[in-house]
Amino acid sequence: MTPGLPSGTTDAPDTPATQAELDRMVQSATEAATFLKAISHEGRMMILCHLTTGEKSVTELEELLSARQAAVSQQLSRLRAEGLVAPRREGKTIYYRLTDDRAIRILDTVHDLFCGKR
Amino acid sequence: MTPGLPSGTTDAPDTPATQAELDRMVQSATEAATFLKAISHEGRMMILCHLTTGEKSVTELEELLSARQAAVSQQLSRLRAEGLVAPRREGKTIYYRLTDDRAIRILDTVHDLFCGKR
DNA sequence: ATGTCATATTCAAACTATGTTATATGTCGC
DNA sequence: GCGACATATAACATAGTTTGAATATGACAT
Repeated sequence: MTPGLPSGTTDAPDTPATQAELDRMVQSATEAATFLKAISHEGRMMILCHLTTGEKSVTELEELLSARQAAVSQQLSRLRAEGLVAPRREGKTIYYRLTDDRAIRILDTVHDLFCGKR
Repeated sequence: MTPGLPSGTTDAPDTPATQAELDRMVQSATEAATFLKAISHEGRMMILCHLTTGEKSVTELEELLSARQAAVSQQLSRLRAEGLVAPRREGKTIYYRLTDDRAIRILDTVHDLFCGKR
């Protein structure tokens, strides 16, 4: 077992890590992980992808994903909660759009990595 | 309007989706989601981040994460299973390194998004 | 062989996420 | 108001993930 945190940690080749830096890192890692979790789901990923080409109504998404109403609605609700999408009402139907630039950036990278391959 | 997207079937505003395309999309989304899930965890994210600056032994990682041996080892085992890292034995100690370019790319983007902010 | 260090694995408990069904809300037209 | 439609939420069961404790393995020195 590691005896607490011996300040005498003789650092290795490239371990610039001061405790303060490590703390900030944990912070960022937690944030990033939470964020990525929101995206790491087949259905939500598909929704986000479809939204990159413009607003879609819930019904449209249901069809695009071949998923049930409640499921899609819940997925949207999660994405909304994380601030990744926002709704706009127009009569009975509700249109969703992407609202987070970070999501767009990641999606872009992901698209590059998993959809352009070959 | 209709934000640029290649193929244009002559139907609705932006529903380029043929069934075949949707199928490929589900495929990619599933792959990508699986991949991202492996990364979407505070501990694993930290490990990957630390590895971007070079190989680290398990013990080093334990210290860097202030986490227990078994926990770190399990996180590594998950990352190994997904092919994101690989071990190299040197006597009693085992050094891990990043092995997946896609992971590196995503990490890079994530770093940009969550660690550069001010 | 034995002891010890570094790491991995197993297993069960605790927790988290998901889909489903049923029900609720909000909007429209009559 | 009522009925129909679009969407949201609740409640639940199921499935999957994470953790801790204990135990196992592998390498090295004696």
